[in-house]
Amino acid sequence: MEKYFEKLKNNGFKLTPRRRAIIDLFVSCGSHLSPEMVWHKLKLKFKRCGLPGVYRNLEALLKCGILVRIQQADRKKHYGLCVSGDNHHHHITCIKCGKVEDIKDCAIRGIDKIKGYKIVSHFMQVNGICASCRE
Amino acid sequence: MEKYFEKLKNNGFKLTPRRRAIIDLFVSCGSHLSPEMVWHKLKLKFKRCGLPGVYRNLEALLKCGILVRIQQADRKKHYGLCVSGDNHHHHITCIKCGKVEDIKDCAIRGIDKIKGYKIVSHFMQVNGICASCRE
DNA sequence: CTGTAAATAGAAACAATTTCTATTTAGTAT
DNA sequence: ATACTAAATAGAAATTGTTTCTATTTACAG
Ligand SMILES: [Mn+2]
Ligand SMILES: [Mn+2]
Ligand SMILES: [Zn+2]
Ligand SMILES: [Zn+2]
Repeated sequence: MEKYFEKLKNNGFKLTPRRRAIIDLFVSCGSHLSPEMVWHKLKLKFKRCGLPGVYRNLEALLKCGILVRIQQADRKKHYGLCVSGDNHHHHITCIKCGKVEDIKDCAIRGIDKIKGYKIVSHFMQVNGICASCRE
Repeated sequence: MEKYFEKLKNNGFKLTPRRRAIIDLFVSCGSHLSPEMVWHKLKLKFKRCGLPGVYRNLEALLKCGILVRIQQADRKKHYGLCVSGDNHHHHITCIKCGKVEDIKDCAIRGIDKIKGYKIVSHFMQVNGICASCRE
């Protein structure tokens, strides 16, 4: 918890009740959430709470390295707590419970060319069913 | 060209001027396009031409296996001609000219579990600069 | 040719996200 | 403690990308 507050400060962001609550939320649910899901949860705690603020805060937490952006097949944004910090990696998501875990091995990493292309960026997302959701 | 018309017929779709023009467009430009880009091109040929129709046709061509959906980091849909047909593969896209090529080797293929997860789906997209765009 | 289901344009609805404006607040400087 | 200021906020409105709806037109089988 403290380390997240540190990250906010180090990046010039203020520690507000909203941000505290959003971090809490991700820590306690342990899965990835869309801005709308975060908003619904926050509204239980704060009766005045705007969706644009949620979007801004999720981006702020992303900039601090507290959250990562999970790329899903739908057109929504998804964010999750990232344990591995800045090290390049990808994510595997459970389609039942939404849990997000790191995949450390990256097939692309280390390769600088495919088919003569100079590789600039890539992303990968794996979806599956985690051990506990399979019983 | 003929093979594409075959594919339409085999899937119960009619061969219309719009569809002919869309296929032409992808064959001649050799890169991936968003619905809006396709629409702009079509409007040069047909003075009455709706964007919803473009969306419907791109989905129709996708169902026939003529086009594939390219997953980009933006919130737009992108489609491209797919040479490899139904075989599982991913794509590398040139960020300069938009050209799309197949990546046959898939890091996930053959692996059925990562971190105890039963893998259900995955996607991967690589962006780079192709040999001719680098001179 | 004729009939019918599919394809179409254009308007409107929709969903996710972003921008704008006025008000409030966190953290710093007194 | 108090005042100050830049950052954070709510709520409304705008934007963007996509889908749905309705009436009209068209491809193509019979
Ligand atoms: Mn991670
Ligand atoms: Mn392909
Ligand atoms: Zn990687
Ligand atoms: Zn693959």
